Amino acid sequence: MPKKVVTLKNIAEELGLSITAVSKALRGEPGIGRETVERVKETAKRMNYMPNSVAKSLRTNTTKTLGLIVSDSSFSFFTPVIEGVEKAAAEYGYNIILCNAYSNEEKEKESVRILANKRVDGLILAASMLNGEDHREFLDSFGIPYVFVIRKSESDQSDYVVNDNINGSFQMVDYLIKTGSKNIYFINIYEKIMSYSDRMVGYKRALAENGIEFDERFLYGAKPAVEDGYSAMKRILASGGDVDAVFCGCDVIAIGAMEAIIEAGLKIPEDIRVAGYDDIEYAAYLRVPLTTVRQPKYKIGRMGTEILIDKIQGKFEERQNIVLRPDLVLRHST
Amino acid sequence: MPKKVVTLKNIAEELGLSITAVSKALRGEPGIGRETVERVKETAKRMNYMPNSVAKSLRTNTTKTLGLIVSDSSFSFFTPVIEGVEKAAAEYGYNIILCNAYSNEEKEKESVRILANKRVDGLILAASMLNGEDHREFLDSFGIPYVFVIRKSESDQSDYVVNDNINGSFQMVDYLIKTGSKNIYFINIYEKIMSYSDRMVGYKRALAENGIEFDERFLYGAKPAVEDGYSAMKRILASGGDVDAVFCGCDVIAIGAMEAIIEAGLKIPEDIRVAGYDDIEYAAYLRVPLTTVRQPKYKIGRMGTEILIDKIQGKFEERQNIVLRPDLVLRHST
DNA sequence: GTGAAAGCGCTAACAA
DNA sequence: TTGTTAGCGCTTTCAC
Repeated sequence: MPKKVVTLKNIAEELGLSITAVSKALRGEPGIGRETVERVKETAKRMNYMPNSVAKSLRTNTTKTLGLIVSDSSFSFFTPVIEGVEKAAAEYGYNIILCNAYSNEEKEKESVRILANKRVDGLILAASMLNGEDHREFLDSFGIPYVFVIRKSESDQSDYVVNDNINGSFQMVDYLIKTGSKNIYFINIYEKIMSYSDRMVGYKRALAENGIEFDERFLYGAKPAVEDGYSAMKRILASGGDVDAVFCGCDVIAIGAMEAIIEAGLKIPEDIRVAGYDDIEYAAYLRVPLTTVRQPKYKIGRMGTEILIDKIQGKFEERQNIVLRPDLVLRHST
Repeated sequence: MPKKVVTLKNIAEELGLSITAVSKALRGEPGIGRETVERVKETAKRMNYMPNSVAKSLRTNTTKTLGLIVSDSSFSFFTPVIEGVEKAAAEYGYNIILCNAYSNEEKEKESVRILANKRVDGLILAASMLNGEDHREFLDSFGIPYVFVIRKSESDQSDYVVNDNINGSFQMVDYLIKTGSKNIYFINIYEKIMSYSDRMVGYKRALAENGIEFDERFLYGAKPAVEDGYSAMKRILASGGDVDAVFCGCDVIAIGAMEAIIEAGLKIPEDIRVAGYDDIEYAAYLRVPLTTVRQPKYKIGRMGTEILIDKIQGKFEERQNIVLRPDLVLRHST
């Protein structure tokens, strides 16, 4: 496809003007005659001129591009987050480069480096693994503003937008207790991430406030995958304990748990109530419509992006630590 | 964040070398002394040098960036496609800029323009609306190679990777008939897109080959949304016809259809069998595990990207029109 | 083995 | 109102 690409120079020559004049005319800068502007615009159109953003970026030192690093883009949970980011970015005239870090710290660091090399104007880290205090120096070393979404940094020294995991978890467990459950098992996500330990805090708090003693034997761990939820639930069932309800650290785990329960010939919610966290897209249409805690995923992506863009444009300097309240979504599984 | 960014020049000065020498050393070009290379690399590291891809792009006229335009990134169907594209791109050293076109032709065109301005090396159009013969000129006018995925262009003049919609549809309907259904309703996607009309072709062909007469009254239309599937199914039930099975143009429609059937107090598959198309992520865990036609979404994204990169790198010139065979996935809903 | 110079396409001071 | 000049950071001849 050997296309002759038109530049400002070509237009300038065609019109017997200077490159500067053409540039200014095209960008609507003041100081160029009305008529000239007309002629330039017309000629540009006729010649099928496409501004070269790369050259502009080099000159202005801004790319109008944001980097979005997602811990695992195959995880459908992120779809609305990405959507929110893309939408907000587009509205402000930015594009996003999407990178998948596969929940791998090294891969994520590499993505940051690549995006920094590409001179993105800012970075959105979705469920980042680089959330430790010790990652701050690494992230800051690029001199690029960044914001955490979904999963916050350990310190409040960085900007972030997340949902209130303690509160979400508390709401759910409190609801389960108030509606009659006592032996509430908890299959939490098995990772050393604050989001998940926070959910544990909420769980324990709800127990405490309702005068129910915490029992460590009710605790199980799983990775955020259907099979893992399935096998954890199998273990619970095999343990022979008297289980009223199972609160799952995420909807994906809940899906697996429901499978195991149904397979065992038990009924949801009559025999065992099941609850999740996240409210993924088809949570309402699962085996049994799932009661869950809704994270405002789209909004989190959106707000994070807006904050980042404000930062880039120097709108404000203060740290933005935003914690959105999640909603309880009651469906048939409880 | 006022960071002093290190350039080749800084390194050159630090070492008393020329910019050229440093550039060559860093890129491992021949013609620079072993020892010098060492020194340069070491200094670059020490000074925390980050190559400026923008400058490089301007000079070399390549950005190592691909544009991915998705007709609707909120539609979780695309998640695996995006994943496949991102993965393949990353493996070949490319990044992707993701744009959402909201199934809107004008928005999609605007995305193409923006991406062309950003000088992406190639374009991946996922379920594009610009697939008509009349869009060819527009797309070609940018001089950027592109490939269609999921939905092909009307002509074979463009590269594409899709699944065989006729065959997929045929397989499903043939299976439904062979396993006892006769009155097979079809809720197809209501859009003038070849993918969907192809599914109709498969439906009719299966009927014909099995000696069943085609009945127009069995045909319903819906948009790819749960509510639309739901209301279409309601209409079917209200029609009073004797329905053995419902083949849905996509899984999302099938979800809605299942809701309507269950709500009517009927059993799936005992009273009505339900089948979908796509095999979205949680199809196995829906109300009733869904029998469907699996499009190789990840693979389509991957192959499309590989073809595009080959094109960019001048590996081959021949048109690549790839039609992958979809698989029947039998689950409980039939 | 190394360096000087040109230039990718654009914007931004500063002149005219 | 328009043009001249410089330069963003890099790669690429071509000369030494």
